[in-house]
Amino acid sequence: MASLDRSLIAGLPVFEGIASADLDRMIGQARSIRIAKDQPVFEQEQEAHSFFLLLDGHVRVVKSTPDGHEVTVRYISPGELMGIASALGRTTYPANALAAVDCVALAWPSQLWATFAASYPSFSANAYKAVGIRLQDAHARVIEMSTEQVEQRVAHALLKLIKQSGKKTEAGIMIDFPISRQDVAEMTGTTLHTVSRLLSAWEDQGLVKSGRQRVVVVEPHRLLVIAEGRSAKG
Amino acid sequence: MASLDRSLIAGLPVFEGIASADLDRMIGQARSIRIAKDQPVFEQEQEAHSFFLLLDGHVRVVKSTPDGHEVTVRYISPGELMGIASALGRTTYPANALAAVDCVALAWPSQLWATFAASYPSFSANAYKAVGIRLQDAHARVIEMSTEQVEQRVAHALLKLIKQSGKKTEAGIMIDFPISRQDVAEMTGTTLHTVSRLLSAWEDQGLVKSGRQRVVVVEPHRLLVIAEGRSAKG
DNA sequence: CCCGGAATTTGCCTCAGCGCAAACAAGGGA
DNA sequence: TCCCTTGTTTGCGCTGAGGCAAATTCCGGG
Repeated sequence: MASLDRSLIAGLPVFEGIASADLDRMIGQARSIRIAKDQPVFEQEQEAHSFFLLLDGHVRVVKSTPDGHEVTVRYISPGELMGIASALGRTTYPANALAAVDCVALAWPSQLWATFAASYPSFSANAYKAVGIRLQDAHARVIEMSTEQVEQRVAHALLKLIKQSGKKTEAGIMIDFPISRQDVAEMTGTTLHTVSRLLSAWEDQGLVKSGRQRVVVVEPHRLLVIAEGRSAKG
Repeated sequence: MASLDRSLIAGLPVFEGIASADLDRMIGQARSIRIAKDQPVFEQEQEAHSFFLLLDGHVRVVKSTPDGHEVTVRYISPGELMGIASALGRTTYPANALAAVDCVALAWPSQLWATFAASYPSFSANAYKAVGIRLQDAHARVIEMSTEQVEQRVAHALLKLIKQSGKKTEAGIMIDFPISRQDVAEMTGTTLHTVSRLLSAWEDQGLVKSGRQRVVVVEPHRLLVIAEGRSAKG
């Protein structure tokens, strides 16, 4: 591993509380990989040979249903673990992971998970805390899907995206990777048509600016009003 | 603790791999409680003072939204842990838990969670495996909500319920606790009206038999056909 | 600079399922 | 036993949002 990466990695939440020497040992057992845009990091139902730490880029995690629907589970940002099937007691990956842009990651063989968990309790604790957060996110999403209308869900999705991967520009906050109407639809359980209609309407009202695989939120606050269901048409 | 309970408890998945002496130590630190029907076991946003192991009965876990909607997260059956906020890195309970019938449970003070996790690695591993399963369940539910129609979701919900808490009777498999149309609606993100209409229709077709707070599935197989979206009406 | 495929926009139609409201059981307690 | 509360059924109208299809725009490659 290049020492360049070393300093970046040490500060990550996943490694909080881990001794420097231990961290070096862990990193020493990783292999650095790059994944080209649109290429899979791992695939649903495949044997979970490795788990990963995303260093750079953005990864989209998608579940496919037998009848051909695709549901985006979440986007992974730099610093997050992914493919930790072992932590969930699985031997295969539960979803597809696709690089939304060119990515760099560290990969460890899955059998090291148990070793790490046993040798570095902080790591294990941090990882399980992350799983706990994902569980809460998933529940929040179930609640959204159960109680909110499409307009609110799409607004929430955009807010989550800019919070997680927003980049300030002169026009507003831009989602930092290519994202299509279809992608947003798969995050919110609707269709690209409906997303397109919503974005068009919002663009007319000056809430967002969007284009081909690109969304810029101009007025996050007004979008939040819609997300909370407090919009005019309430 | 009565030794009656002891033998029942020892066989539970949560305690798999734990030495008998350790188990006794753990049980020794628990306090046995009973919760009357419709009484809370714990409440959303409350300080998480304890975590629990349900010994007998059924508990409904519900999240309330600010705007007054209620979403049932899951039902807990005997042998399952509940209120394990600590495992998710929380200090308050994320939801309300209500006894669906009179219940018996063991309760441990939350601060013992860390102790148990440190002293009994198997317990910790089992507990986190359970969290992993819940995460997968939650994802499955998001996918259901995103891709299936109400009819399919309700069918799935009934199948899950009889699988988890079904009791064979001469008429079919009965859900082993009182459950209203409203409850089913809160599990599936619909309204009691729609659930009522569906159950009526299914009753006409001989698929189920239902009454006040009671559902008996007569033909699980045909219900599965509906759940999978392979029913006549496509 | 031009072309072809992919992404997006929109119009139009349809319908699943919700909201409202009223009538109707079915237990449990006095 | 009767009453009253709580749960259930059902009719009717409405609409959010999906399906289909066609037009349009955009970008990358040759």
